[in-house]
Amino acid sequence: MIIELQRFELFSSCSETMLEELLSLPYRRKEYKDGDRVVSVGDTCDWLMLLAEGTVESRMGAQSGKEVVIERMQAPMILAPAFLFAKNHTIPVEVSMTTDGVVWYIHREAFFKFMTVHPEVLKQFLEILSDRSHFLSNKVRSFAVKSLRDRVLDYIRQHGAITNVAEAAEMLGVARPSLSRLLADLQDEGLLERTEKGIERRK
Amino acid sequence: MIIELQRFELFSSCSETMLEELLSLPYRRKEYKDGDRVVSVGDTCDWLMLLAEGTVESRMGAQSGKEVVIERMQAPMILAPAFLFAKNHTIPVEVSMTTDGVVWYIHREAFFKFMTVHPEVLKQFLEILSDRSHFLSNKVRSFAVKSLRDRVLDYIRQHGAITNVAEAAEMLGVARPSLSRLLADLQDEGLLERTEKGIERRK
DNA sequence: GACAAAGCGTAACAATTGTTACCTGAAGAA
DNA sequence: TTCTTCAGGTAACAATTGTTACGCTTTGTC
Repeated sequence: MIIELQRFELFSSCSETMLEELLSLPYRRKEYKDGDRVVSVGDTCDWLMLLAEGTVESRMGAQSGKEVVIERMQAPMILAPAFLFAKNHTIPVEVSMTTDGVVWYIHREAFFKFMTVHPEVLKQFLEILSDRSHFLSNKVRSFAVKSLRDRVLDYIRQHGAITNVAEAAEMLGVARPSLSRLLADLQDEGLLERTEKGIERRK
Repeated sequence: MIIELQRFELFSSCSETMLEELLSLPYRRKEYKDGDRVVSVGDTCDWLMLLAEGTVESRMGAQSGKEVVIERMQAPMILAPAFLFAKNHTIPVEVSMTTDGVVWYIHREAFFKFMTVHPEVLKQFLEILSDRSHFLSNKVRSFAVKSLRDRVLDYIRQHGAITNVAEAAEMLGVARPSLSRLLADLQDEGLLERTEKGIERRK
């Protein structure tokens, strides 16, 4: 159990003794199956959630029915760290397992006290929170000011190639046929090419 | 000076003695004129920035030239709190004064030590960081999954009315004529009406 | 009053993206 | 093999938004 925790960046500075101390505080451990929903929109967030095994996907939706995949993540990873200490503890995204997995829950107040006693952990946590803001800022820029073309090129830069058009379309926030059409155009223009890996940049 | 600081939620729990202690650490104070740029994209962020007087506007842009106003804020307000402790201290937005104003700078490490000694301040700061993530998540949802119609209605809900179409268009991320046209449609449909305050929800 | 500048409406047309529907080919399953 | 399912290409058309350009009204200045 301790070994599982040490794999988290958040606890990278922690000795075994410290982690034993942490686990003397209220915590839980839960197993999930592929497809299970871990967090629903509107859930309150009173526990630090540590994804110790498996992969998840987080989505945002609107009344219209349109949905976008914000992120696909794999363990070890903290889930929704940014909502643990917010005034309104409510989570604005839906998180579901995309494989079987395990999540640890550590109670907010317990974790807060642990941080006040261990500044290195606090620093890590602040860093993680801040990185989340960077991540979200980038998302805002993508969707608010970038053209779909640029988003597609960014996506390929980050992922190496598009191996599954439907999945990419979900992250890019467009309909699959629209992405398909644009990919064809970009190939015609010589910016992209189809290889064994999928569709990637033309060197 | 101390009185100026006490107006910040971040320091609401602090006694005068505590704030004197904070000001014994490295800090600076700078005055700005209307239109001055406080932060440019790519600036590194090593200081906690406290907007003590005035109003600012933050913008995001892309190579294409398209720009969006992310937020308009007034003192007292912490500027870019989310980038102070990030791995990459680089700020992804541009912040400019929209009136004359004053900004205080408190050095990161000094502030960090201050927080470790005063858990109430730490809690406030975590809350502020988390609220920023909420704010950004909402922006992502707005731009990624909501229709312009819904964004306009949200905007009016939040601001009461549209008093300046060009300014609203900058926040909504659309061209002014497009917004103008949509507002006309929404008035035809009876959802909005024009009053002395501007364009607002009907009854 | 004459003039310039802001702020806004609007029209015509272009570009982008959504929708729907259908087709094809590959991979498995029976 | 034959059938089914899945991933994806594509075409036709609709809806949304951008672009450009022009005109009108108000305001302030001289």
